[in-house]
Amino acid sequence: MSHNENAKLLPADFASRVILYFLKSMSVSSFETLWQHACVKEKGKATNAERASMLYENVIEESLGNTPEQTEVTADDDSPQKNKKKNKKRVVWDEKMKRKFLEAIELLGSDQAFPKKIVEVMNVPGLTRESVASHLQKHRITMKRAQGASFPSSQFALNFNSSQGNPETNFYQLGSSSSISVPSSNFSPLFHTEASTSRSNLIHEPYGLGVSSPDAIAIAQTSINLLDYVTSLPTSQPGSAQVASGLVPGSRVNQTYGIETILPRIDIGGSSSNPNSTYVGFRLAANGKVESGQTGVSSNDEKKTVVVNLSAEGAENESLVQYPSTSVGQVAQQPPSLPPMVPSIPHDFESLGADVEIDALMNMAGSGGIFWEDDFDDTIFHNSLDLGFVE
DNA sequence: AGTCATATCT
DNA sequence: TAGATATGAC
Repeated sequence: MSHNENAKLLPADFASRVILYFLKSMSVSSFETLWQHACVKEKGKATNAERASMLYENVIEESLGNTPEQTEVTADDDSPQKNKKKNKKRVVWDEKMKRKFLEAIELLGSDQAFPKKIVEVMNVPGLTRESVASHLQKHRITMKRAQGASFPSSQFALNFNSSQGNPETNFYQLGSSSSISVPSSNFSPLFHTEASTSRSNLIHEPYGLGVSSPDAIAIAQTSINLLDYVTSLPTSQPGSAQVASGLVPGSRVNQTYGIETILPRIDIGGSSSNPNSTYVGFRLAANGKVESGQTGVSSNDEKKTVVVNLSAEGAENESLVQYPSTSVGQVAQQPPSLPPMVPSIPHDFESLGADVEIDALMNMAGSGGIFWEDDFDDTIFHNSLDLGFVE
């Protein structure tokens, strides 16, 4: 995946090494192609090479062939300091400001805490009603989430508990970037989330075994069923920064608002420290929606995140879970080691088409929790049909 | 003026 | 890259 839409700037052996190429940012149709790729049936279909070629042509044409209307936006050096008079600075809500804000709300009462009044009570020079309104919006969202979190009422928690055993051990604690604590219990290997060490304020958060970019590329090159590959990975990787995880909700402490909920991500590839890597994946958002997206998209591109219109019934109330904080055994950090590529995995998924995999996804997320919107489902299905991936 | 969705910034 | 903040529509 690259920002570069000019084929001449790509490496000379590009065509011989790359099977799937996506232009950043990723279009919906490209995403659908990628999804199809993951849903390829291994049996009775085109060979890997044929399939790869098919996908390659499909995507490369779209990505390289048509140059989307060139962004002619940027040329605008029109006297930058002319109308700078009002020069509204971005408000930084530091601890002091937050405290004043919270005090104002407390004083006014939550039923009377409107932006205008809050501004008056806070008595901060230059603070605008708009800024307070924006902060109030965020505050309300945060409060709502914290309040909705109650263990173990959520569908996710129930599903997780029943399948994974003792909830007390079913999360990870990240003390610092040098160590990750993992429970010894088994986790569902259906999806693996990507480990991240960038959040220092974590209490516990579900972590998982990510598929690195090289692996993602390798997967594309061999046309291995992505789901098969992922399910073949070991469920834990002591010694690397990656540990296995299923769909495990967790939470962390936010300095201002207390506990906030973290839901797992289903990532494929990617590392912010590796400029050549990218991330394509799914994220189970706190609102219950499943989003797909990618990293590293420049601000001028069509948009950073492709949101797949999945939804969850009762997501507002059901998707938030709070787990008690518990420490579990530690695993020493060692140099990361990539999981082995498994060229052929005997697995039930070989008999599955896209529809069934979607069912599997639904089951993982909690019975009846997540479903595809019909139009997206249809789109995938028909595209898959056209390409001969499903019957 | 308040709220909301979303754009934009960090 | 996800969180913080700004913006504009209703």
